[in-house]
Amino acid sequence: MKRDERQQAIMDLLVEQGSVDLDDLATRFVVSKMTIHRDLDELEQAGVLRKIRGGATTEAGTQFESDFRFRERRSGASKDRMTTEALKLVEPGMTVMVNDGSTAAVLGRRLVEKRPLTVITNNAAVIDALRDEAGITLIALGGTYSAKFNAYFGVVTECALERLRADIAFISVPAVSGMQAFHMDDEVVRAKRAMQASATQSCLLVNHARFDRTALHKLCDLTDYAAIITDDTPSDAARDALTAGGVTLTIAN
Amino acid sequence: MKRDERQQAIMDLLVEQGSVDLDDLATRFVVSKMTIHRDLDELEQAGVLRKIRGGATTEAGTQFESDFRFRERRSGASKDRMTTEALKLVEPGMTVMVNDGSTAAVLGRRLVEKRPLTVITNNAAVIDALRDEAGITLIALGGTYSAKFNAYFGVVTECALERLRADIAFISVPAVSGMQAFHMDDEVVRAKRAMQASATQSCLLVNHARFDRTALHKLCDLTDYAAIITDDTPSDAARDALTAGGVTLTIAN
DNA sequence: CACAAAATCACAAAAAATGTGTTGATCATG
DNA sequence: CATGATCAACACATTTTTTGTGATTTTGTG
Repeated sequence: MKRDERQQAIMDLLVEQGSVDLDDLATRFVVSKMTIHRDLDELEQAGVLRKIRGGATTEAGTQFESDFRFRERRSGASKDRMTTEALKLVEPGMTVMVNDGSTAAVLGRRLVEKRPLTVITNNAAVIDALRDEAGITLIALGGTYSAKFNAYFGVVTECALERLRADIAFISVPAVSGMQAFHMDDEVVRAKRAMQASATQSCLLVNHARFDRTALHKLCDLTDYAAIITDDTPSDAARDALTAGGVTLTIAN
Repeated sequence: MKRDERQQAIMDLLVEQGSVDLDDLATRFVVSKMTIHRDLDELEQAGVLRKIRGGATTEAGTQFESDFRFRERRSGASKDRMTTEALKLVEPGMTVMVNDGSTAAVLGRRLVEKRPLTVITNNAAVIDALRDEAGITLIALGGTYSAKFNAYFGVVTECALERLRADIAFISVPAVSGMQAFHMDDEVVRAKRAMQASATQSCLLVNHARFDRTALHKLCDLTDYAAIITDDTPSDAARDALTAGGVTLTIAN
C-alpha cells in the first residue's frame, strides 16, 4: 500500500468515525508511528483534519461536517443496519420504489444484492448508482431537480407515478410524532404520497432520533405502513404511542 | 507530476485522440522514453490500451470504443461547431428540450452559456452536467434507462412530455435520406416525436456523414424542422434533394 | 514539579521511480 | 530479401521519495 492510498484510507476512517487514533493507524497499516505522523501533518496542511494528541479529528465547523458525503457516512453504520433489515422485504424479481433521502440512497445502492429487480426512483443518488448495473431495470421518475434533496419532484414526477405500480415502496422521513409522519417540504410530501399510492405496500425508514419531532406538513398515518424500521430504541413516550396504535416497530441491530 | 497522475493523463489523451505517440508523450511530460514505455506497459497490463510500435491505441473492439465518453470526444471539433450554431437559436429565459445522443449532450452542456434557462431532457449526460448549475431549471423526463443510448425512454418519458411545453426542441438523428429522418430504434423515435410535438419549433442536428442513409424507423419529414444544422457539406445528391424540398441547411464552419 | 507519554527532529536505510547505454527485434525499401 | 534505420527490451546506475530509528524536546497530568 502506497502513501497516497494510505492517506485516502485515513480520510475514509476519519469520515466514518469522526476521529482516528495514531497508534491504531500505525498498527492497521503496518508502518511506524512516524509515518502516520507525517501523513497526518500533510493532511492537516491540506486542511482536512486537525491533529490532536494521540491522533486526529475532523475539524469542527469546517466545510467537512456539512459535506454530503460526510453526513452520509457519519451515521453510516446505523443506515447499514436499517437497510439490511429493509432488504429482507425484497425478493428477486420484484418492482421496488425508493424515495429521496440519504438513507434511501444507501438502500438503493444495496438493491443490487437482490437482483434481478425493477427499481423506480426519483432519488438522483440511486439513479447514478444503479444506472449501469446489469440485472436492474431502472425507471427514473423525472421531474424538476432539487439540489437541496438531490432528487426530482413536481407534476412530472407525480404524473409518472400515477402510471406505475410497484410491489413495495421504501419511504424515509425526518420527523415522526405520535402516530404520524411529517416532512418540511410540500412537494416532497406529494411525491412520497404518490409513491405510497402506487405501491402494494409501503415500508417506512426512520432514524431513532427523529421520533418525537414534527415538521410543517403531515405525510400520513403510521398505520399506512406494512413495516416501520428504525436503527435504535426511541424514547419511551414514542414507543408507547406506537404500541397503543397497534404498530410494530422493527429495531435493526 | 507523479507517476499516477502521468498515467491518468495518458489515458485522458488516449480517450481524446484514440491513440498516443511515445515520443510525443516523453516530450510532453519531460521524462525519458523508457519511463513512458514502462507506463504504457503497466496500462496495457491493466487492459486499458494496446501498445503498438511507437505508441499505443485504444484496444479495438473492447468496451472502450463503445464507451460513451470515447465516442463523444472522438469527433469533438465538428460537434462544437454544430452546437455553436444551434446555440444561436437559444435566448436566455427560454425553455429548451434536448434529446438523446452525444451531439445533444455537447449542446446540453453548453446551454449554461445562455442562462437563465429551463432545460427539459431525457439525456443522462445532460442531466448530470446541468444538475448543479445555478440559473438552470432542470426538468428530467424520467423513463426506463437505456445504457445503449445513455438516456431514458418509454411510456413514462412520453407521458411526461405530454404535460410539458418548450420553445424549442433540439433533435439529433443518425440517418437522413431524401426529405426524411430515420432512427433504428422504435422507442427512441417515439420520444423524439413526443418532444417535437411539445415544442413550438424543432431544430435538427445531423452529422454530414449521416446523409444518404436510412434506418428501420422513419421519424418525420424534414419540413417539420425550423432549422437543420450539419457540420460539413453533404453529397450533391443529398443537397439537391433538400433544395428541391425547399429546406434550408445550415453548415457550421 | 515530576514523570510518563507523545511529538518532533535529524539522519540513516530502504524502496520506488527514472535515466542511460547496449542489445535484440521489427520495419520500410530498394 | 538484404540492409540501414528505428524502436523495444533489458540490465544497471542514479536520483528521488518514502520510511524507520533513536535522541531530544514538548505536552499533559496527578
